[in-house]
Amino acid sequence: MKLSTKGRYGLKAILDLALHSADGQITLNSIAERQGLSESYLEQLFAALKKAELIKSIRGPQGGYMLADDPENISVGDILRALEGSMAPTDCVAENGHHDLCDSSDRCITRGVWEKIRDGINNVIDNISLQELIDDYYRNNKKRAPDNA
Amino acid sequence: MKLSTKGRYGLKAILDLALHSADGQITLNSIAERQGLSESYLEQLFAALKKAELIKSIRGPQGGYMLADDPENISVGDILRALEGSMAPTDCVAENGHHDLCDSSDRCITRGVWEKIRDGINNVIDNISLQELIDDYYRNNKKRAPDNA
DNA sequence: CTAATACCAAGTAAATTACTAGGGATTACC
DNA sequence: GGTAATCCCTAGTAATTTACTTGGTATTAG
Repeated sequence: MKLSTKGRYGLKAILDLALHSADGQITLNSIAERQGLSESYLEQLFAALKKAELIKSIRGPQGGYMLADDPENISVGDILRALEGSMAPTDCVAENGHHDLCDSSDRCITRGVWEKIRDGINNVIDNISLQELIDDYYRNNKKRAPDNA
Repeated sequence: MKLSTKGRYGLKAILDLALHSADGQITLNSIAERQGLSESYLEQLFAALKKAELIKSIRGPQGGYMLADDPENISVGDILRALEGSMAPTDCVAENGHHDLCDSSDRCITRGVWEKIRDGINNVIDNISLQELIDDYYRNNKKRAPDNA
């Protein structure tokens, strides 16, 4: 029941993007360097974020990524689901369609538990916006200038 | 972010135990057959449940397992944590000790999110008792007799 | 034209999962 | 006291998943 590096790295990376993209697009390479992550691995994560329309990109020299919307309109839930697929604890209660019959064709006896866990998780992550993480960041790093963060 | 078969099979199995052990101990073999699970794999899961003192066992012929306490005193959280280790979404916020420095020695910027997810999950699973699952079961299976469940 | 960037697909090593195998220990029953 | 049913324990292993890397192509500013 652990998050994969997709969710962990991806949230860190998009937060880094949010903290640095006020003045326009920023490159994957700069995010990778600041966060100590592999650039080519981040490419895959950003492809998923872009597919979910959470970020936009500009190609060519001076190109880069930026948020597709204001940070208060992007939730941690949007981000994690884009990266992890679904945050449901079992496939049989995943939001995305194909949860073929849970068990031997009859309703799974523990299904209600998985649904409650899924809803509990979604309730948490859908109520944290990227803006809140930005605010938290500045609250915890008062002494550093934004461009140095 | 998916539960492993330990958690899924284990919860099913202990619920099966709870539903059938009113009259004393029942064998792993009978649980495995009813639930369509491997008996030898269940052995490992029951070893974990026993270590967590959620179940008791009697050895020898006519032996078997039974709950260590009344089902209203056993929570789904107790069961899942016994089986999965911790339900925290990352090691760095797991309840069990050793979460060595989250990141490059300074506080991880996304840690607050993982803590909230962890607390959200625990809040759900610690507030569902095995008794509630038993009640749910009978509510959904009114037509079947308890001994046939 | 060149170089910097995003974009894409496929391959791969390591780790984890989900078991199985092969026993041993205990004890009711005859 | 022998037998067989049961719990108990350790280690092995095949399959799957993860966490990347590799080796490109496409786009575009300068």
